[in-house]
Amino acid sequence: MHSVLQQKLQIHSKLAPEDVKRLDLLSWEARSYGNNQDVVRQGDKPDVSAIVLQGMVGRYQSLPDGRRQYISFHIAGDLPDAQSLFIDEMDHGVCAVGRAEVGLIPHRDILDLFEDRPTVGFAIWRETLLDAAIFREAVVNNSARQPVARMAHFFCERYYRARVRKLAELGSCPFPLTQTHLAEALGMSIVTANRTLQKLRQLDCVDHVDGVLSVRDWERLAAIGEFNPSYLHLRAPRLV
Amino acid sequence: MHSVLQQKLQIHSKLAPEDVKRLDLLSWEARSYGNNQDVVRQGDKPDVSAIVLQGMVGRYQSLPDGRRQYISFHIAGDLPDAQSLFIDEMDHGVCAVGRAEVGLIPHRDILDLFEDRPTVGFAIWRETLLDAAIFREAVVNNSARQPVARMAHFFCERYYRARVRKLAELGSCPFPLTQTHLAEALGMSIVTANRTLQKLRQLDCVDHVDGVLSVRDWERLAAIGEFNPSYLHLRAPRLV
DNA sequence: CGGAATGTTGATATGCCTCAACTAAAGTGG
DNA sequence: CCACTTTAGTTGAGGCATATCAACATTCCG
Repeated sequence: MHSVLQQKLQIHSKLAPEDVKRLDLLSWEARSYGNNQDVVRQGDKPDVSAIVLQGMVGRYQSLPDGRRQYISFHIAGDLPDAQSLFIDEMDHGVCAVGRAEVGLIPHRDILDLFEDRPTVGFAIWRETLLDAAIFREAVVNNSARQPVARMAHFFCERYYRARVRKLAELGSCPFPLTQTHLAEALGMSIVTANRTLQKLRQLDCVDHVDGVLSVRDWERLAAIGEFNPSYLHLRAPRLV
Repeated sequence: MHSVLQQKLQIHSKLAPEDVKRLDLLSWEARSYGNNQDVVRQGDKPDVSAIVLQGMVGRYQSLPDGRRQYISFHIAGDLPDAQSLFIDEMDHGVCAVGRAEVGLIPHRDILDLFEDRPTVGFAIWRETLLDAAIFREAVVNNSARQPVARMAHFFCERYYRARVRKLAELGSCPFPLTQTHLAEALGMSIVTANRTLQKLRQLDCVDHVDGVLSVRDWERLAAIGEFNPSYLHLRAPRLV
């Protein structure tokens, strides 16, 4: 079923049965992407929006010297480029992190749905606003926190979001990043990312090996990362 | 007249005469704020949204140790807390930067307008998406650029946005920040902010004194800041 | 007039980046 | 199947840049 999208929206928005029905009628073209493969490129003017079906995708910007800055990561149910519904040109790229499966939904179909069912439009609007809240937090995290706290906060957010979406068992979740990804997301060098991760290991609160994030001591991790989940505006069922 | 809002939206969205008419019928309560005074606080659950009428407001987050991280700054016509239309609780604060005048519009009135005139809803949605694009760029800027480039980019954005909105004469615009604001926006210490500004002065491309940003050499400034305005999705009339 | 806020400068230390080397694992092709 | 390459993770060394601390000048404001 197509239920992944309506499940996602119902986490934060109340939908009428008719809304759900119409959502489930939305059709998409499913595509598979290999690690690091682009779903959309900076400068593209897509007429479809992507929904993550499996795996993880990342939004990033390429810098003049060839480096890359990751902006956010997305899991099944997320709409990593919903903004392209109303903003013509992509100001960043979206790529697969590990293997990922993505559905491409024509803008036309979504916009038509908004016309018939404004509530669905509001739900997706809310979705994009939650996205923006995550960006704001990333500004704060990458600007104001030291490496150890910064990485801890990053892991907290990831685990929390996976728990909300029931994509994580208790204490661990898939997180198919390399340490290079980590560094490029957190604005630190690879070496620092590596040593920061080692510090977190020694503090015995978290680990990240082979694409799996293991939370050993949630309370301590959240304290180190100064993590307050209120900006996510979503309640996680249980964390420890 | 209330035209400040419809002028703003028409920069990026096509509105029908009826849309404009209804927008101009929106009424707000105007309020004045002194420097640093809060318009909305983190944790608030406002039932109004703010529109900047005069001066500048900033969005910020308070950190556990008392420091502050600014996330963005807004000028006349901006809606610095439009997200509160669909997200109950404020995950950040909004405060005046210098003296500012703000209009408070009841959510109810805006939502009613969306129902009658969906196009207006889409225009404000687009507005919030442009906001998000600015956050993304801030993530990149504060994470990946060295102090000199970072501050240059910040000044570029500010000048560009002021020019788009015709709130800046050629070569300078009001920017009522202190160096402390600068530091807290760019994620650097006050001392570094001061010395970075001095470097930019010596490069003879920009200055910031007494709340006025003076662009002496736009091309050089944009080159130093690696500034590419495409993420703003708005064309500035003339910069030099 | 006095006190607070703002901008500026110097000195010091440390933490992060860069460079470099190496291991282990995974993927590739002959 | 094994040699070879590539990618990922790890460690050490060294230098520089940024944070911190401290002091002072200037302006603003009450």
